Amino acid sequence: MADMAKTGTGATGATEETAREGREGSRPGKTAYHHGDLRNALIDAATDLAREGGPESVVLRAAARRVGVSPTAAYRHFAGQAELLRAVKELGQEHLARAMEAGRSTDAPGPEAAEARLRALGHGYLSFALAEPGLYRAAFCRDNLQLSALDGSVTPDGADGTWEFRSFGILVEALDGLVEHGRMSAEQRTGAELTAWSTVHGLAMLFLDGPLAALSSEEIHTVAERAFDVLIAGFAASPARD
Amino acid sequence: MADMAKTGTGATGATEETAREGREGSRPGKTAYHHGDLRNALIDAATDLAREGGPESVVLRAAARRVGVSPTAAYRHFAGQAELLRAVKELGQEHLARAMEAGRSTDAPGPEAAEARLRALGHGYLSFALAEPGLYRAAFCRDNLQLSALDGSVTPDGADGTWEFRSFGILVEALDGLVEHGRMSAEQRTGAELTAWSTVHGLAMLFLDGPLAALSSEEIHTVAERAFDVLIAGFAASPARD
DNA sequence: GAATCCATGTTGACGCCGTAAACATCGGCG
DNA sequence: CGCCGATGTTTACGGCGTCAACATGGATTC
Repeated sequence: MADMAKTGTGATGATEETAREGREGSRPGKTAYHHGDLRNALIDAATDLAREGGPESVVLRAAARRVGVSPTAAYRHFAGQAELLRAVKELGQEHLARAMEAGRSTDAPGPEAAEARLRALGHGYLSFALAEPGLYRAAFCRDNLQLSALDGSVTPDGADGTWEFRSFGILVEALDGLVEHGRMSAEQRTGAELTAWSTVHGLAMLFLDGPLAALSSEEIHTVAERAFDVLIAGFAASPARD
Repeated sequence: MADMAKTGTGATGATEETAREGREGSRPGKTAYHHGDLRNALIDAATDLAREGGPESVVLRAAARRVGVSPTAAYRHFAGQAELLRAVKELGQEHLARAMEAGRSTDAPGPEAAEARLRALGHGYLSFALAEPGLYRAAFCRDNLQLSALDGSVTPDGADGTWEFRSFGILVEALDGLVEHGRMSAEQRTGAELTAWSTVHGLAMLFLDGPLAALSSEEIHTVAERAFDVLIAGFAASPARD
């Protein structure tokens, strides 16, 4: 019953300053059509919803309410709720990628630095997952978007084998760096991004819903450090003996 | 619109023979109250829903419909949809545990066997995730059950630090086996279950929603084998040098 | 054996959700 | 200047979770 009590009064929100890059210019002077930039306003509102309650809280009507617009107005900009959620998902992925990049010191030569970069990526990843659990979950929620609803401009996930998510590419670079600096053999390199990715993703899940929920942020990073140790030691080891 | 077209006519289903252990006896001769064993019938129906469409398809009304009972009848046995979903989740966890146990040859001495057991666990885990994606996802979905709704009999997840899930315990045993047989140092053992768990969990996620969705079952197990190589090599390596 | 009672199940209602169809409005373009 | 299409609103429908009030029938009690 007392599940979601409509948040009440103020339907005028949408002043969230969520630092989104302004695609589709529309200078502030122009009021454009009716709202100006409803699509992005809805995405922002929906993103906040995700931040507050994860992907299942990304409710089309609620987003419209926050923007102060009728529910069906959203249909002029999205095919439906699934597409709105997908937009949130992509935004979340972008935030994640930035969090990962934030931690690593881009340059610095030598194998030690290459290894440190990989670790920094992992910590950045986990920091984001812990700081923005709702958005993180949204970033990895299954998207129910029908293929028919995808216009040509959208890449339907791993259709070409790669991932649309930039974070994955960042990881790939770091692993290539390990190989360059002799910290990993070429044989071990195959599929290594999957192993590495799985580790941080799995850790994040265990922290968010699993048995580690009670751990403090520091403890979590300590545990993660241990996992990275295993991972990097495993990468450095000679290929399997069978 | 064409989302779920009610499955139509037959509301008499519930003949699913899903091999659940019969808690609460009630011999077949007794017709018991009205239905006989509505609670378990609902769980079975809900579990089938999960199998077909994942946790978000576990819809209370749909489960009731399948059992041929009015929607609100469920409230005599569950506090609400969240509790029904939780029951499905636990059942899914049990299936997962069984799938893990199925693969490993319980006995067989020696370090090689211990390592093989760990690998078998991983493959069993992934096999289940691939064979029953919906149920697997349900088994790990976030449960929104309010703490107030938990009666004393239910263990509220990692409240005591351990997990309610048997599968986790199975993994712990296997890792202890590695240590016994000298395949892993005691230092490395700390937190190893998290690393191992994360790996398979992360892999499963990548296979289910991620960039690996297109891979065949065989390819997946090959990739997993590689990940296990890294993991086991990492476990065997001496502790981190910093 | 009959009266009672509580566990079990039903009916009806409410507000929320996603979504479609029909209608309204306003800016830009001929 | 008048049209038109892009944008937003109103209305409506069915599904969902859930509550309150009611019905029923097996078990319990005298």
